[in-house]
Amino acid sequence: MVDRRSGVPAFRQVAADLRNKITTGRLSAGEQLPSERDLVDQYGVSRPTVRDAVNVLRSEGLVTSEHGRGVFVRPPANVQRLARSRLSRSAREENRGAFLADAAAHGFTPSTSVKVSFEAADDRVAGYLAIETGAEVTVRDRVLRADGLVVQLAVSRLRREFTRGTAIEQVDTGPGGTYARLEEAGHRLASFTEHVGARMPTPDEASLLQLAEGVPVVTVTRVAYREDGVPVETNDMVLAADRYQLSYEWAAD
Amino acid sequence: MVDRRSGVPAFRQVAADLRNKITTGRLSAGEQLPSERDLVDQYGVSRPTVRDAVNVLRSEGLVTSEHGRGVFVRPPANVQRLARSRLSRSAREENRGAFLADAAAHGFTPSTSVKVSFEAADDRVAGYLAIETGAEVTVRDRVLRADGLVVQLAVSRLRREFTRGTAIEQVDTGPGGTYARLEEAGHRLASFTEHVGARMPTPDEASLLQLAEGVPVVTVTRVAYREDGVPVETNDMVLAADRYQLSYEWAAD
DNA sequence: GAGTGGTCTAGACCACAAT
DNA sequence: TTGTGGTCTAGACCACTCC
Repeated sequence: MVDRRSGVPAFRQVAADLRNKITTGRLSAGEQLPSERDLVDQYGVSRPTVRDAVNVLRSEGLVTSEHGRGVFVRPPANVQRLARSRLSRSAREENRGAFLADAAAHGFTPSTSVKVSFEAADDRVAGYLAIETGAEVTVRDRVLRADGLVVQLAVSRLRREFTRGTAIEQVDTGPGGTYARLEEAGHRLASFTEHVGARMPTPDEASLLQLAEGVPVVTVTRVAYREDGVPVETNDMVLAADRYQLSYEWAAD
Repeated sequence: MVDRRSGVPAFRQVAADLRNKITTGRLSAGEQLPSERDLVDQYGVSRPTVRDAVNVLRSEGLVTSEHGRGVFVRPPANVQRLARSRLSRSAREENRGAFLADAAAHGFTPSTSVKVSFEAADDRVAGYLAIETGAEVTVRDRVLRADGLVVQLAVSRLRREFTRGTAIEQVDTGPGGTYARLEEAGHRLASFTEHVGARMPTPDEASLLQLAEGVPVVTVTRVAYREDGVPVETNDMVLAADRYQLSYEWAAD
């Protein structure tokens, strides 16, 4: 039962009580919550109020509801670690990129769809690539799948002048991928920078990545630099935050 | 007006239409949406339905509502970059840690609250510190503020045997902070690893960090290693995803 | 005081899952 | 067929902001 004099909205009281039961384990992972009609009786509120409470928990990522079945406590995410700062030349030369290496290591079947196009750089891209806004860039838009499930979206952009006449402008870049073709063209890569953030997904991303409610995406913008410091590629990646963690390591000195 | 035969729920149609107006700029950043009663008339649906639509946009982080004023398009986040992989010894020796360096660089007034305690390591912490579950660890629980506003939560854990008799067990660790005291005690730091993820905040985190609806937190778990590979500290940090981006850089070889 | 969002009710009907 | 969540309505009253 809710306390009507406390000033705290009824749906928040219900949400807090259910959240408490989840975090203390009185409702354990995978377990079904009482039905909405039961909660109506238990707390003495109307069904819309119960639904508001459950919505709070859904957008916190604590529960998922399944139409016709019930509302369930979300099991803790099964998080996979991606070692990022090991994107070294030797590792790159052995395969077509980090994704295929992961596939080999974790035993899933990788597949990708690629769209290649050309566009004018907007301010953000121009800033990363140190070119003028409006300059032509080659865009490789990739959807990465593991065992058929979409696990990552990646949009790579390069100065058009660096890709003309190379396989980078083809759907299949060949062994070693984009970076190998860049180095063959004389753009020896010297360093990488990654900018990591997070936000809620767009509806498109949510459906592509099959995200549950209350699951953010991790965004990674990688920039690859040549030895003379000229940026040659920027890659915007989007990953499901409940499936991936990114790991970086470096020396103390 | 919504299409009642399309099969798409009315509140999703309204949400999609408003989202469209926002992303195409017909409703620009900071601009006020029509009032809920106006939207009721425009779309021919009831107010609860309009509210459901607005709720969708709120949990996507696209709009914020202000009681008594209206619903507004959220301006693009003002994202600050934190250079992570530059946590080198020389940088550390010049100040009390990365946070104070940022304060100096960006001109805000830093302040922190610290609680020191001791606890038994759970499985996760024991794994990071390579100790047995239940072993005693020193816990430094910090709230970091910039100009009085909470910007980061950080919980640092160290094997108790490494902190006994040092200022690490005091609220004020002195110049150079925890890492300086560790090195004085003979634990020369050799490398760092950071594991980066994201999730929706707990209600506590949301109120401490003053997060708007639909804003995730970025979680960073840093582990500091000694030259012999023994982990000496693990630090769990929580940051507002709409205010911070983490930057890592490394050489290609 | 007028307009805004915030909360809440008591229903109704639909869509889906399991039996 | 029964029970579940999903959608939707027509209202009511409250709390806050601004004039």
